[in-house]
Amino acid sequence: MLDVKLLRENLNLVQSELNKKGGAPSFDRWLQQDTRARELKVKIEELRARKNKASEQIAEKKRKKESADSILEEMKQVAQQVTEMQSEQVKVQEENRQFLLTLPNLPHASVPIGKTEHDNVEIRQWGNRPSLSFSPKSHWEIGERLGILDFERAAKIMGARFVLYQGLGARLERALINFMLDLHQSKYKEMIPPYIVNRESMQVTGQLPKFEDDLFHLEAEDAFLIPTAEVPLTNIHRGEILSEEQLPLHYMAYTPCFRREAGSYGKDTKGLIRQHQFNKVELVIFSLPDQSYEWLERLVLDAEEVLKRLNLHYRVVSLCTGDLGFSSAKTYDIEVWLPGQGQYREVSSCSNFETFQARRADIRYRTTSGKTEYLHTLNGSGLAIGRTVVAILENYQQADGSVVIPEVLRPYMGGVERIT
RNA sequence: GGAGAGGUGGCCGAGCGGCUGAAGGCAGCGGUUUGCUAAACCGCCGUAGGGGUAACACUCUACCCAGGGUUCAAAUCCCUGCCUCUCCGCCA
Repeated sequence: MLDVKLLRENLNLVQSELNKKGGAPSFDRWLQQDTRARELKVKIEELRARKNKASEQIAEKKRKKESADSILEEMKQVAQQVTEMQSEQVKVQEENRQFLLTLPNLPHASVPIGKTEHDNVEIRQWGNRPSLSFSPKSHWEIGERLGILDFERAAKIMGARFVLYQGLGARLERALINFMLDLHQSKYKEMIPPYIVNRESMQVTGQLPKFEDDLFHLEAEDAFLIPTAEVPLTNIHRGEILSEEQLPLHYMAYTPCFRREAGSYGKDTKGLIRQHQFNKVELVIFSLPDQSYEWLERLVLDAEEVLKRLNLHYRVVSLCTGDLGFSSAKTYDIEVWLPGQGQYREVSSCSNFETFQARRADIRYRTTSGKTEYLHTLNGSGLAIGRTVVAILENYQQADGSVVIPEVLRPYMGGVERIT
């Protein structure tokens, strides 16, 4: 949620920033309603002050056993007025809140201006593409041939965009989860949160109210399967006031993630790239405002470290204004090289949300001088597991069709060096 | 799933429909006393929003789990939801 004061005092700035991100709505109605809401507030408070005074007088008279009928009569009318004004106030406030919830975050000054992913800016690269003496196969060909990925049977069990990991495939997935959690262990506190969350939690991180179609919904409970661990992790401190000394807080969690992928029919229909259910290790940071951009840089490095240890070539890009997510002020994507596809694919997305989520969640901290301020939230994948499996299969494939296991993973796979 | 109890300030814990933003205690802060510590004593001690001020002071409004309702007036009465606890049943 954006700062209402900023909207009131510098609407032009907000509009031009939103235009960078892809368009600003009309604020006419909101401005009108916001003014009305404030008028009503003042009037209601005045009437209430009168009511409270009168109440004391009535109590006084009753104690003295005097008649209070005249005041009582007047107060009945005042009470009536207050009730009417309040019902209008509630309506107006709710409408304004709903409008504010649909506004995306503003981009940070350092974010490159652009419209689509083609305008994203590469920040750096690491490592080299593997030199293969044969024409590389896609991970689904490799996986099916080795009997470690079974898309057909997963489709029988549930449908398209699901996979059944088998044998060493399942073991590789589990090895990666443990490897990543162990790698981040010294900096991030490990959590196992609920994988099902309520509406309020989804609203905080920005999935609701605008993107309900992307979520799996449980009708009976009016709850949702999490699309990322960001949701439960960020909501840990919802409604809390932390102390300045507690910050920053670093959390991580491995969770499955569930996404409807509505609107991406026909995209990446084959393989592990775009699944309805996938595994991910997520990193979340709660930071003091003036330190959050330093933490964003470190967060990206923490995610990159995974790929370095796996010796996988990747690049880091800074998303342009048009490609930024709804809640994000700045995002770096880490894209790993996939020989089988001949392209880079995102395995991690690291974002600073500044106060956007903290406002929705009402997460604040008390400064040493006693003031309460909104803190900044950040998160990043560290990493998406399924896509990392893709990268390993495609980068470590051999001419004979086998796949070599990266050295750092072998202890996690009972010493297995190669899948044949 | 069935039966019952309860949710009050950082914590414990009182609370009659009006004099309760809320007794009392603990913790915390300031001070007196003190060789130091401890103890004792005195004072202060919730949050948010508005007005006001150079800044204080001061003042108004809201908040006793959340949302509705009754009433001139609700922490207190009624309804719904959420959460916690106890007992029974079921169960990984």
